[in-house]
Amino acid sequence: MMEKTFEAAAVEGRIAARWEQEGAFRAGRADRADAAPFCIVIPPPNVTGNLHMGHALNNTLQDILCRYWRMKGRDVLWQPGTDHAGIATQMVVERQLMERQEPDRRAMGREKFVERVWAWKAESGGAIVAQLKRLGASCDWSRERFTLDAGLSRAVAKVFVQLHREGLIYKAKRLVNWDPTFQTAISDLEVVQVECKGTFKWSRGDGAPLDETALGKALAKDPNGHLYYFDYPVVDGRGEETGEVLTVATTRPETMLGDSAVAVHPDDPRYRHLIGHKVRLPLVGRLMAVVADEYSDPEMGTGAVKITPAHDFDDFEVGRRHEAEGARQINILDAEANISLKGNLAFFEGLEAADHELARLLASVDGFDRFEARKRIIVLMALEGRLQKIEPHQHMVPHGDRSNAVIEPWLTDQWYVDAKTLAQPALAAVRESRTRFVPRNWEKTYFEWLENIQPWTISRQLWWGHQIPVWYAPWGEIYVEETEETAYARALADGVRRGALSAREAERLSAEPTRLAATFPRDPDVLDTWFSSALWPFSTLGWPEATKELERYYPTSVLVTGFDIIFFWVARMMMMGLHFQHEVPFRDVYIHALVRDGKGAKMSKSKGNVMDPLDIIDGVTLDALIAKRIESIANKAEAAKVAADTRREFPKGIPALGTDALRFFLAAMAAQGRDVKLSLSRIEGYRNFATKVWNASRFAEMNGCVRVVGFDPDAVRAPLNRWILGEASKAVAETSEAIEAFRFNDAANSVYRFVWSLFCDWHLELAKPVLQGGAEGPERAETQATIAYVLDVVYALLHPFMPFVTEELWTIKGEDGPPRAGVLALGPWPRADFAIDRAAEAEIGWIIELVSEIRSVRSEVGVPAGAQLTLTLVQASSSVARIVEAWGDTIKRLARIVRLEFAETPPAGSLPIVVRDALAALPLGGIVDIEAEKSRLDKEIARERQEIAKVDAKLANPDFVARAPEEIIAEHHERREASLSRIAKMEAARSRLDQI
RNA sequence: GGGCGCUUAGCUCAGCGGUAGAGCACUUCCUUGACAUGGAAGGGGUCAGAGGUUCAAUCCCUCUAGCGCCCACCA
Repeated sequence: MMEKTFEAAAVEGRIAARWEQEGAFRAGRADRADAAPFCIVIPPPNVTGNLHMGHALNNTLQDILCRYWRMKGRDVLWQPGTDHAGIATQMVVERQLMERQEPDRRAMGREKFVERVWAWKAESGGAIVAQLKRLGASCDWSRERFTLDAGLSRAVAKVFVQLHREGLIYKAKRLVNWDPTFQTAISDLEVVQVECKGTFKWSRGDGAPLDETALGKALAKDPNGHLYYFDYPVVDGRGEETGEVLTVATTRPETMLGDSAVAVHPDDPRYRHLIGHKVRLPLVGRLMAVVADEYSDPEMGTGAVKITPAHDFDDFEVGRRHEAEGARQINILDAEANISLKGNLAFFEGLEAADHELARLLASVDGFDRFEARKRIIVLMALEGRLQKIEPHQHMVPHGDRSNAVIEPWLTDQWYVDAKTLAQPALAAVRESRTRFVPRNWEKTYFEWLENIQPWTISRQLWWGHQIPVWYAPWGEIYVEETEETAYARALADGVRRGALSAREAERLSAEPTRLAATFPRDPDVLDTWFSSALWPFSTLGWPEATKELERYYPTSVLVTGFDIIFFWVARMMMMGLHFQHEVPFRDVYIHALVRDGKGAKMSKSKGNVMDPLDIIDGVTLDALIAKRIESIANKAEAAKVAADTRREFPKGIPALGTDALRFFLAAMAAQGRDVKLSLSRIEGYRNFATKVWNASRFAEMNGCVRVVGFDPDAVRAPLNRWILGEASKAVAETSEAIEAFRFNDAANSVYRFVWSLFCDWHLELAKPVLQGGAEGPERAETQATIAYVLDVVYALLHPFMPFVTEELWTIKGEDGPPRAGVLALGPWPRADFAIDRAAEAEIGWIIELVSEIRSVRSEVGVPAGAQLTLTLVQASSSVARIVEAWGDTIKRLARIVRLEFAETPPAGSLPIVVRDALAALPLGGIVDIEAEKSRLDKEIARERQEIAKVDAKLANPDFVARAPEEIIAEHHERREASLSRIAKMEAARSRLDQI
């Protein structure tokens, strides 16, 4: 005897173990050797990661696809794995060192630190994988990969070396986005623009001196968001100030130390006379040219812009154009400090005014953080009388996406990928639809980015990651090799050939690893995490080995991911896949949206509105939920607010709703192009759906609905059974089609409707008299067998969405009837090819309408639920009579009728029931409120009349009749006739009521 | 400044050229032998606004308003 409800918590683990034991998710199963492959590579979550709603959505959708195709008989490989996530992971471990008050990574040294990270990974890096398993993700877990695995690392090295030899990877000294917190370069994509606007105001014209304390406070609050106007004095040919000043505006006063020119627009009448003249840089004293450059926008600031090539991307370009006029890169940054002159004036080398006074001034900004230096420069400028005014100014300030620190453009040596060259095949592949985006409109975003792509900065000044395979020799040569051994060998041989080393020296060196390493130091940088991710579709399949997996599963079938990583990941996989495999990495890219909180806000820890998928699955108490949410909120007032909001939103915490309900919710809400807003009530609704399926199965069990050997759905006779098999067929077709087109919500809804609204609400209800009416017979046996069969269809159809409850039910049902082996997860997918029996459809449809109509009349007119009613069929046609005879018991039971009669005229005082062409009557005389019935009829009649008016208006339109397709016109006529006949019947009844 | 998307029932969202749908919430009724995590019935929508195309527009086009996201180097 089955339990009354499905207990997800008790079952999920057991079911997962069965799949595992069965090897159900293994790719390349022997029984599928001849099957077509279907492959998805998982977007590898960070090893540091914790399952969030985005993962839940992403993996549910992938799992639906994998389970569907697996049931359809394909050889499915869902390739799992995790990403080493350079910055994120290094951060976690560094923080851990700090918390435990252990020496920091610098003190620890590179080797020990990296060891430490590996230890951390071994200990707690697998959490995310366990969490994915909880979701039911049917990955081939035996093939799990990690981006820093030996194999994948080899792939990375090989790719680096080859691209370098092809000139597609190079080292260059350029401005990069420097993250001062992590002390590393980052790529353009890791920079986010944040709008800043300050409030501080000051003007020299007011006469008040600059209040240093107020300035300090304002800057502490809003370090950015101000525009500062500086006066740069114009000098004549002899270096004498002419008395004229050129005013420049800047948001970054501290960079003025690195100014090397001022640019004005060539056509700007205000400044044309100054072009070619010089100005003196205050504080520093350096003379700089006023250059003409169209970059300068007369509308912006003062129209004259200071040029600081080493600290601004635009200025860098301007500097290049005007190098001859003295615009050069003057680096004021130091890698160790954010801004630091470190007491040496090396960078002023050759400058005109490096006198003692200057040294004193500069010493006052030396070694300070950028924002402190900024303040000091402002004050110095004010003291010199060169600060004209300060205004609040709204502008975008670049921040590191992980550190949230203000990014500093900084001139350094870094490694770059020539993305522009690699982008061309990636663009062509999508233009030619060799890879298609779903929804299609993301292609535009993809094109836009790739068409304007910049060189990709791939070196990171971190320790956790793939170290760049480049070795430097004392003679200036570099050796780019896949392994240390080959690099040293080549370096030594080359050294000998060049005469830099004697053969004997080379031999001695090669025997001493320490000296070797010291002589040919390896590039200390590691590669951007996304560099290895870009290889994921083929590195996980064994490349650079020519494995059979690579042969079989590449290109993969589809990639499922969020729009936020189209640039980071999708585009780069396209580039690398095409370059190294000469074939796209995936045929389709399905892009899904974001999961938001109930109000539509983006979930974030700092907002305290995140929802842990496992809390929905397993349930969580209010207190635990609050504790989790306020954990990372430092501000007490804010934490209290989050707690109060949470208490209001989830007064009782969250009940355990199970994985299946969460998954079904995510699928049902995954309409293309729209974000998913979390709705607990909706998830509860789907938990109820699982219960419904459970209870339908329980009903089957209680009514002897056991699977029958050799049950042939095509041989079924009873209209009721033929009807539901036809409907099942339609549902299977709809669901399959929707899944294959990535319309997950349509697929989910189609299953939902079939199971609940058709099978449970009608088929099982209509079958009750047969099952429970007492008479054994072929019809009962057939109905029992059909129900058992349809339930199997239901389990299969629903399995991709709700794998646990369906696998459990399938197993339970396997205990009776013909034995079956294996697991539901391996299929088969149900048939969708039963003939639709129109006659059965009409018959069942009529019964459904009749019962609904009777119920409706009863309810609206207020017939007491227990009233014993007779239904009279008026002038019944022979076919109506036959159907009514056949379904008498059912009608009685479902519509609560005690007697069925036939008559030529409706009994006095009866209420009409109009079903298609048939008229029935409920003789209610005394029991009913006549006035209520009159108004019900009036309402019905009015509704029909309105309908007719609409149809008539169309039919009266000659253009409509002339131009609309015939079947549309015919349909309108039919509708009109049907309405007229209903009106006639109801009006007749209405007039009879009037006589009472 | 470019690009993309959204605006449909109280809420959250489907639909998308030919009779407006779902879940939740709401109202009324029902503890009948699958299921109260249930059943039955019902109320509720000028499909943001204005034009246009069409025999026909919630759906296609244009504009307007509001909201959101992405990209962009503007002092």
